[in-house]
Order: sequence, then C-alpha cells, then structure tokens
Amino acid sequence: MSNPFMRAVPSTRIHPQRMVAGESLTSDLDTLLACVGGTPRRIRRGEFLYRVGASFHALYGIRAGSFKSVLLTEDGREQITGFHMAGEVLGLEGIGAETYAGDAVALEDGEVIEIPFAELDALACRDPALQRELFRMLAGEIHRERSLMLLLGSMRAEERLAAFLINLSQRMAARGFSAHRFMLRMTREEIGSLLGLKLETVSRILSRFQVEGLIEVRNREIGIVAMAALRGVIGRTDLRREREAA
Amino acid sequence: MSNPFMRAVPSTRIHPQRMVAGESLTSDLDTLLACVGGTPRRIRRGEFLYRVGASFHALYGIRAGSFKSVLLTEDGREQITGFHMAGEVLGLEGIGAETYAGDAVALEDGEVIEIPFAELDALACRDPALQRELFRMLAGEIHRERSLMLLLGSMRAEERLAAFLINLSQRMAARGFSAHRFMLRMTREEIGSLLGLKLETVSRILSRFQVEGLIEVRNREIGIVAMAALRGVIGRTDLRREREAA
DNA sequence: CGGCAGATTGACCCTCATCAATCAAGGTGG
DNA sequence: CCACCTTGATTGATGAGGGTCAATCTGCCG
Repeated sequence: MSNPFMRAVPSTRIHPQRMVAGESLTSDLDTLLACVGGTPRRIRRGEFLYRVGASFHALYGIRAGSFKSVLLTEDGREQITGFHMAGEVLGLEGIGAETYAGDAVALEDGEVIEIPFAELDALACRDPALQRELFRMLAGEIHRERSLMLLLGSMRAEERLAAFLINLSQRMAARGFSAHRFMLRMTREEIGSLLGLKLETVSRILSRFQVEGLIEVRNREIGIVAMAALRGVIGRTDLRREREAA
Repeated sequence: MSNPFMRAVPSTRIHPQRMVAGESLTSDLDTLLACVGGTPRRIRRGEFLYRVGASFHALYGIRAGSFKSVLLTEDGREQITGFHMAGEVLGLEGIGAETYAGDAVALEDGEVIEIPFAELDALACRDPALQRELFRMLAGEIHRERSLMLLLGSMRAEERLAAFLINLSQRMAARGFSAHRFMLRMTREEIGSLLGLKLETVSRILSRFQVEGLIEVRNREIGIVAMAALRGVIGRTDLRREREAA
C-alpha cells in the first residue's frame, strides 16, 4: 500500500526544485485551474463545504486549510473517509451522480476555489486531455479508498496508526513541509473514525509509540523520531513480538 | 447504506416486466455494448481476468459466472474488495491509471466480453453521453467502495454478515433470481476476506443466524427465512440485547 | 476407497471497546 | 487578572468480541 490516504500523484508531475516550505506544487487542483476558472470562497472551521444529498454542481479545490469527508449510515453512525489538505480536490464522487455522496467539513478556517462542474463538463467534451485528467482523478480516488479498505479490513490498531502517521508525513513532505514534525488538524476521535478505532485506543497507541521512542506527541504536535521503526510496525503481530521476547 | 456491495443501478434503467429468471437486464454492461463491440472469452474457475500491475487495456463485462476482486499489501496480506456477477463490469479502476489496481479472479467457469478501452476512449471523446456513462460507472464504483469502508469501519461481525446476505439477496432479485434462496459462489474464507473477518467467525455467525431462525444454511446454499429480522440485525448491539434480556 | 479442500465447533486468550476518573488547554465573563 | 466552563486528551480497570489453534466432520473427486 503506497499511499493509504492520499490521492496518488505521479512523481513526474512534481517539481522537486520547487519544494520550498509552503509553496504550492503542481497538483490535481492546478491542473483543473489551468483549464477553467473558479470562484474563491473563504470558509470557517466547522462549516460544511457541501452536504450529502445536496445536488452536485461543483468541485472544490482547497487553497488553504484542511477538510474531512464524512459518510453517514441510516442508523446514525458516521465515519470519516478521508482528510484533505491544500492542493487536493473535493467533490469528485459527485461526478456521474446527481448528488454529493457525503459531507465535507472544514477542520480549520480556510479557502477553497469553487469550480462549476457544468463548465468543466462542457470543456471535457471538447478536450480529451481534460477528460483524461478527470478520469485520472476519479481513479485516484478509487485507489485511495481501496487502500483504506485494506487498512480497515486487515490491519491491527497499531498498524493503522503507524500507516496513518507515515501517510501524513509523506503528504507534508510532498507539500514542502517537514516530514518529521507537523501538527494534526483533527481530534483523536476523528482519527479514530477514519481508522475504525475508538479515541481512547488512538490516544493509548500514540502514547505507546512515544514510550517506544518512535514518535514524540504533545497534544496535536507530532514529531517522528524513528521513521524506519514506525514503518516496521506495519506487518508485525503482537503474538510474534511476545514470543520473541519469551 | 443502500447497497454495500453492489454498484448502484438507477431504478429507471430496470425493466420490471423483463425480470424473468436468468434473463439479462439492462445494466452497465449493456450500456457499454450498445456503444462498442467486444470480444467474447471463456474463462475457467481460478483463472485471472487480469492481474495487478498489468497494463490497462480493456474493461470486462461479465456474461456468465462470478468473479472476485483482490488487493494485495506489500507484506503479503490480501483482501477481497468485491464479488461480481453477470451484468457487471470489471476493470473500471484502471481507467485513468496505466495499470490495473488489483487482481480479478473467476470464482467459477464463466464468460466475459473484453471491451478494448482505446476504442471506448476514442468514442467517449466524441460522444458526451458515453463519457457521462463512464463517469457514472466510476462514481458507482466509488460509492460501492465507500459503503464497504463504512461496513469495515463501523460494523460488528454479525452486522457485516447480515449486510452481506441482504446485499446478495438484492442482487439476485435484481437479476431475476429468487431473493430467498441462492448459492454462494465463494468460500467462507473469501467472505471473511471481504468483510474483514476470519473464516471461523463467518461460519459461527452463519450457524448462529440459523439457530435464531433468520436463515437456513446448507454448505453454500443459503435460504433467507426472516428477511425483516435479518435487516434488524444491522444496528443492534449485543450489549443492548443482553441488557434487554436481563 | 482414500485423499483433500472446505466447513463446523470447541477451548482459550488477546486486542480493543467500554466505562470512568483525571488532567490540560482555551475561551468567556466577571 | 482570576474563576469558571467546555472541549479534548490521557490513563486505568474491566470484559466482550472475535482471532487463534486444533479436532472433527462433510462432501467431492480421482
């Protein structure tokens, strides 16, 4: 699983020399904006970008801030299906459907670009490159979700947390920020919701990782101390660990 | 969660009067074949339709038989991401990518139609309706996978099994077969792999459902005795059950 | 008939959810 | 500025749910 939580971005489209902290990189969003304009819109923490069932009319490119995608069951349970940061595009799952399939909520104040889908669609009919790009983004979405399914279906709690941290680290690095020290934008409960765990489990395992010298945790600030060891967590079974110790 | 495992098919595209056992219905596959031709190909149980990493060149419409989609982690774990039956289309996740994202394996002897994607793609550039149809199918795939994520992330073993059986029943009904009696095409282990459970748990819970009078199980033959009660399993917590009993 | 894959069932125990208490950090109003 | 409240995080105790190991059983095919 290369990227359990992040839309895969072909490395050929990244410009390493431009990877300075905070500078925006070539991304799905840039690709779209090169084709159509969009309307900027400020959004505040807790606000909904769109809600499940609302009629699909636009994609949203994230300029600043971060978001969560949320799904609901009819019996009231909710699950987070992803966290999203600047440069990513939200609302893709509405393409081909009449309505948005879930909620998108801002985790902090931010800014998005609203890209009307009608325009995009009209353009895509005449521009095969854009059409291909849209397919590529949808396929990326499918890939990302499959990776998460794999995590939810076959990993243990420790492995899930390790995979989550590694992924966040990679995404930060890809955006030009430090891969070893970053702030979580979401609560423990939200992390648990994504990973299929309870918030107490998330908290306990973060503490355990700290005791083991893998990471440093101070509230929402994460420092990755031993990346290799963190990667090693994925794949290890506790049974094995105990038997080796015995 | 309307359809945890099945690609959603808008009801307007179903022809109720045609729902006779075994007759093929209007499906994604028919829609594609109305646009482009395809090459029929017989396939035997256990054969691979395509493998992860193989270069993406075609979609496959299932004419007969059933298939599983499988994903692998680099550390060797595998997980099934879906079972597919006649009328459904495989390989969608390759659209927009260069390679197939997983394996597709036949669960029994069957027949597929190979639809070269190059042709489809060329047509889609000139035919907005076809383009829209492809987007719709991709969105359906995303929707199906999100539902499975929800199941994996928030349901208990009993609920997962109940959801699985209900979904199979609906799909059988949609294809004109009995919704109350059908054969499983996959092993307990494969069911477990889809649902994030071990084969013993699958077996135990099927037995429990039988004792409770919800279903009848004889090897791979499933009879659904109390559909309403089976639906009721989803949402109930065992704690609640025990406290009510006490 | 024997062999084998798949299914069932039991015994045991590990992982994680649950319940609950405490703590830290911010924000608000006096 | 401090008292107060709220939200989020940590940590402990306990037990249920489901994984693991293992024995047995069934049906099927050569």
